[in-house]
Amino acid sequence: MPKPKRKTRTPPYHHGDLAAALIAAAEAILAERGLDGFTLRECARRAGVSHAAPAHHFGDANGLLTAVATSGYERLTQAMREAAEQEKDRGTALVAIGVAYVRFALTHPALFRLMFHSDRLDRTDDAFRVAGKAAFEVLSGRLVAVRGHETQLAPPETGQHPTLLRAWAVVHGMATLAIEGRLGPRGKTHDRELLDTVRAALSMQTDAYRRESGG
Amino acid sequence: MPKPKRKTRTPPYHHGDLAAALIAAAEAILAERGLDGFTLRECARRAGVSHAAPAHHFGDANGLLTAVATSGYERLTQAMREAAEQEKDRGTALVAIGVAYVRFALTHPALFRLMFHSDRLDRTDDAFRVAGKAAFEVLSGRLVAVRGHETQLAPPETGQHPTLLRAWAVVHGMATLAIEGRLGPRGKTHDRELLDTVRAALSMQTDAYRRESGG
DNA sequence: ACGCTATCTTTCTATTGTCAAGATTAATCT
DNA sequence: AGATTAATCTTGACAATAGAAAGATAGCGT
Repeated sequence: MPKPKRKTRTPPYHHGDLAAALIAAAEAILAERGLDGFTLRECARRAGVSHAAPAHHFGDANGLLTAVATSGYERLTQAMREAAEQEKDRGTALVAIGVAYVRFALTHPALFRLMFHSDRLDRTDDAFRVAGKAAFEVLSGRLVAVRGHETQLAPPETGQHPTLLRAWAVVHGMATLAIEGRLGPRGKTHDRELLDTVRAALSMQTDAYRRESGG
Repeated sequence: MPKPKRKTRTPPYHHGDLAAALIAAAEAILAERGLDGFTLRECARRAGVSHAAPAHHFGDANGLLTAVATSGYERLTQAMREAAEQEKDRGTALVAIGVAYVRFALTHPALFRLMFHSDRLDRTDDAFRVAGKAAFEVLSGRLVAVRGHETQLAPPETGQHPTLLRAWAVVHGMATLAIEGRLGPRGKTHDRELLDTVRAALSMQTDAYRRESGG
């Protein structure tokens, strides 16, 4: 019979959606072996492709990692938005955002480390910058909502807004200290306690904001 | 003439204090090229020694990095202690410790990242654990002093003391966000503003502690 | 049908971390 | 002091990695 058109188990020369497959493989490696355990070749192997293939999509290894981080920021943004939307009150929304932030870090520690603590990211990459900015604006936007005064238009830069920075720092600090094992060995009950502490700290801050803005 | 005893410029087979030289070289590399730019061979090259020499002192590359991190923790501890001793009041001492913590991070960003955000450290290493614990105890000890009640004996574990964790998280969060460039491009005035924010945030916390413990 | 271009492979080079075995010096023990 | 032992350092090798170069293959528009 002539060569069958379908059912041919020979892997096609063209992958189809290699870029997505590589990002998925990279994330799997991050979860399994951590950030330092990532190698480009291993990534290509998992995608069933030669070691030089990724270069055509991402340039070099750091390019792929930047794409992974971008994807991470997008999901972090989504998680924070969803958490905020389930809260009616504006203050509790900010708290929920912080909890979602920490929960994301606890769930994807290696990815979180890549996103925030790696110097292998190409910060000039457009998609990366957009994604990072979007995540930040979920925070800053909600803070403006809590304070409820001035500058609805111009979203605040962090440097000029110590109030926002304070809230972000608490959340980010707890997240990183936890995933680096500085707060003792990880565990389900331990994680739950941490989230409670985040809630408490942010509630305190929210109250302080209200006092400040005279609410 | 017979072979001169001194003045021989041929490098001696034995280095003298290779361990210290390697740690110094490693720190220089960290400062110049960042954490991901570190290589063991480059380190050996700078110390004027063959590429396999470090193994005899530190086992492998991670062993050397662990030693570097240990040295970093010792200096961080010292910096925090000195900052605290220059303050009379207990509350301002805690603030000064936080400022010293952030200042250390801003001065040695790559080293700080190694100490807190790298998975290349051997956490079973005794010297490392001792140094890390000492740094933490500068914080926890001062917090107990501020609150001024119970458990002078048993220094608190972080998990059980949300108050301590909150203070640490703010400081650590600001430090990491700053050195990762999340707060905009670094600069002298920018750093100064950040330290002011740290001061303000910690003062707020300190006041809150006093209210809690009914001062 | 033809060429064009994106996609992927193969091959090559330089670098790295680690191991094994040998060379050299310092320390220790009589 | 002299010999033995231990510590220190070198040389050489190996597997793995990132990246560049050049060729193969397949989809796609004209």
